[in-house]
Amino acid sequence: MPKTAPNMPGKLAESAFELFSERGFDGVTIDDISARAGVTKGSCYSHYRSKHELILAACSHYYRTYQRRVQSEISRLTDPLERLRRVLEFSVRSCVIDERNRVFTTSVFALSLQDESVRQGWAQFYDTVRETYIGLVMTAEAAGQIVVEDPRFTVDLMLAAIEGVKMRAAFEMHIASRQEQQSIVAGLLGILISTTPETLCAATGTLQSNGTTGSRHE
Amino acid sequence: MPKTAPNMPGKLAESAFELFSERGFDGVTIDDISARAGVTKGSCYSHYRSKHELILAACSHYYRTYQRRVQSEISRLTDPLERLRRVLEFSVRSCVIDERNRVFTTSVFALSLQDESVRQGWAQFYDTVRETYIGLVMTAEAAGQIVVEDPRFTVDLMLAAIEGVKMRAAFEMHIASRQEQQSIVAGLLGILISTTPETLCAATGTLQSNGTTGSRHE
DNA sequence: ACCACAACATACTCACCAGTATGCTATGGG
DNA sequence: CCCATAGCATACTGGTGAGTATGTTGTGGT
Repeated sequence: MPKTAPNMPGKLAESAFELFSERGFDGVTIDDISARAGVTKGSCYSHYRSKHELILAACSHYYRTYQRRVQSEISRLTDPLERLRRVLEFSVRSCVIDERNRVFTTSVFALSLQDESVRQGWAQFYDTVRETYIGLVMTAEAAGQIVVEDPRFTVDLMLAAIEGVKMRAAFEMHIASRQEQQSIVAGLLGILISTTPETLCAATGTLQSNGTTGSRHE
Repeated sequence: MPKTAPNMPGKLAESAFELFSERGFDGVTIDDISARAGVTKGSCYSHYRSKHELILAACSHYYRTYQRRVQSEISRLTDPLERLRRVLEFSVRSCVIDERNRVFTTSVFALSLQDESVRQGWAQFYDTVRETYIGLVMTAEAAGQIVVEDPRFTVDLMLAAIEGVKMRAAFEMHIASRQEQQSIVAGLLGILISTTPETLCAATGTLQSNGTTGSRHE
């Protein structure tokens, strides 16, 4: 079936991803994407019926690539805590260093607030990432290396922090220093190890003399 | 000087903000904004020279409003830790409940990756927020209510987590429950109180037998 | 009272770009 | 060897929306 170049759909998806990662969805035209893939608009439309389909394809490309990279990052490690740490380091590194990653994920996020199909794809991806982390944490716990009282809650909080670090990195370049990255990884591990809702509610509960929640007005 | 309606620039900025908060920057036209403000495109251009200027005005509107709300939230409180907690609650609440806030900030963030002036405005705003938090934390610490070893680092990490919580909230509605919100606030406080880079480097350093940083290849 | 001008409206231009219509080409099956 | 068709190119349409040109009105200053 391939007449000249093989796997043109994949090539188009990759080109789309690369361009979206530079200028966002609205800053890239079908002509741009087609040109980068070495074809023209007409043939692009013989593979994808709309720009929207191309966006979804670019997202899938990103999700696949990300998970592949994470796996290859830890495939040779066996020590559970080492694996966890390595994944954290990878996340921080890719968040902090790779500006394109930032542009792409931000665009996806912005679009997912408007587009249901994009939202679903991202939600599923995020879920996979979360489960990966939970698995790593629980393995490390089973090995007696760390103590985490509520893995799901704690991992969620840590994932939120990672997401936020990505935001900050766009505005504060100094984060890119190797030392700073290590501090961040250490901080993230600290969230995992020492934070649980129960202990904290207990620890800070002395303050809230009036009931469990502190909001009085509004 | 006002011929018919007073403070039309402000009204336009507010209209712009409201519409941007629903459909993002690209989903809103100058006609839309003008119509909501009760005028037409022509007169809009006699106040703002371009859509870009309107975007900046909408951002300023948001920054101003946000800070005003935070201040009014704690103006009647004197206990330092109570003030800190209240601000955290407000942040989580506005992140989690207010979808528009999410759409707007996400749009701003996406744009700031492309546009220098938008980026600068956001960076300045974020800086103000950070300083506010650092002030709250240090006051609480001076009062002997909490112990935070490295306020700047810790506040940064917690702010990152807040930003990330906003992301998650878009995909997981269950966060909106009052109880979940309290847990998140507790978790954020936990980040402040128990996380410092030094202690954590020390606590987890036993792992890294080879040097201070754990990355071997790459 | 009247003039100057700011605030507003109307009606355009122009560029951009998603999507389409149509035509060309080369490959693989018969 | 030939022809059907997938893969590709070219050239178009149509809608949209930012920005502009120009006309109208009401108000404040004198």
